[in-house]
Amino acid sequence: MSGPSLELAPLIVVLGPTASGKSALGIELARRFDAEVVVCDSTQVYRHFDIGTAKIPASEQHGVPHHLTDLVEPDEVFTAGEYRRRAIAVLDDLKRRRKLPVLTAGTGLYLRALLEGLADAPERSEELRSRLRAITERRGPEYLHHLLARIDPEAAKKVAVRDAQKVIRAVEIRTLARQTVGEVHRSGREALQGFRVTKIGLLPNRKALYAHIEARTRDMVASGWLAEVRALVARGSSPDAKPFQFIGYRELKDHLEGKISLEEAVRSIQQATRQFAKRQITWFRREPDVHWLEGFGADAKVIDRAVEIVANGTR
RNA sequence: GGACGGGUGGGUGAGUGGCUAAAACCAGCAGACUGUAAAUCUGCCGCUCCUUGCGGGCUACGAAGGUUCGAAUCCUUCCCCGUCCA
Repeated sequence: MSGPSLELAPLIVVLGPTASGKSALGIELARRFDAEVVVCDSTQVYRHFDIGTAKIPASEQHGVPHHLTDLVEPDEVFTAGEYRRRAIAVLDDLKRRRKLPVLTAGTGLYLRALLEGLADAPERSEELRSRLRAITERRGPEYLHHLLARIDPEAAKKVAVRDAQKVIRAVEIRTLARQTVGEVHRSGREALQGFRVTKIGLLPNRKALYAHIEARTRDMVASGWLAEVRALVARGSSPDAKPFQFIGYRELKDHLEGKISLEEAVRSIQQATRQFAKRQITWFRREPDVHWLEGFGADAKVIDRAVEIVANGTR
């Protein structure tokens, strides 16, 4: 097997916290380099959840194709592994068509799953999980952690006792794989093949970012977010479907149910978004080989600098 | 004017004589995170000093006095706030 597909193709990654201007920069770069945007965002994969997930409407895409949004219905469960598979397919297609991919990444786990791969661990098993969740509810998270300590002490040491979500996943891996989590992880992960990655990180000044988050939240509400949520509820998707837990959707749903005022909802959305941005920053700080740019993706200076970096990366 | 109830750290709010720099929760800050990740979890969170120790000093529970070996907790006066009666 040989051929052009084995050559390394450039891949541009634009990463950063929410509201840092990844989409704007992505589109700008795509226009200048004849590229297409590949979204790496765990919320934009859900159809019908548009305004609050900050999807770029077609009218603002400037003709740049956007991939990996609107993949599943609200009731479906989507995972990092699924993202990885779909992203690889899209990237291979772009490579074949000799288009430059510009990946706009807000979900650190999905980005890492794509670039570094995931261990060959078992996928979620809803039956096992519901049993484990029942145990946790009945006997407390400590109980399941004790169980994990017995069947996989190494994994137990790495997971906080009260982190039920991660304890459940560890037990799930250990049970289904019939190996310890450590063994599964040490068996290696398959990194993305065939691309030369250039990463650009957006890191606006914290205060400015927070101010932008607050303004953007108000804009989203002003442009019909509440009506979108009302329509989603009316369409009858299960109210505990995953996307209703996304920041904003849960608060606006509470408001529609009369639990909180719109003003309270907006304030708590802004707060949750700031906290989320901080977590993203913490995650991305550990991302290797990032060209960090201090500012928003829409800033002219940032764009100029990014263009230089991309030009170097695609040379 | 009278009768009660209450004033606690950025917020809510426990605490009725020592175990209290003061529970818990929130906010804030920092961090972790290989299949729910916009999720989940962890640490710190009055000021200050150093030989970083279950270390020392200082300040702190509306204000000022007092009782006590010891007070956020008891007493007195005063100042606020809420409810009710006039």
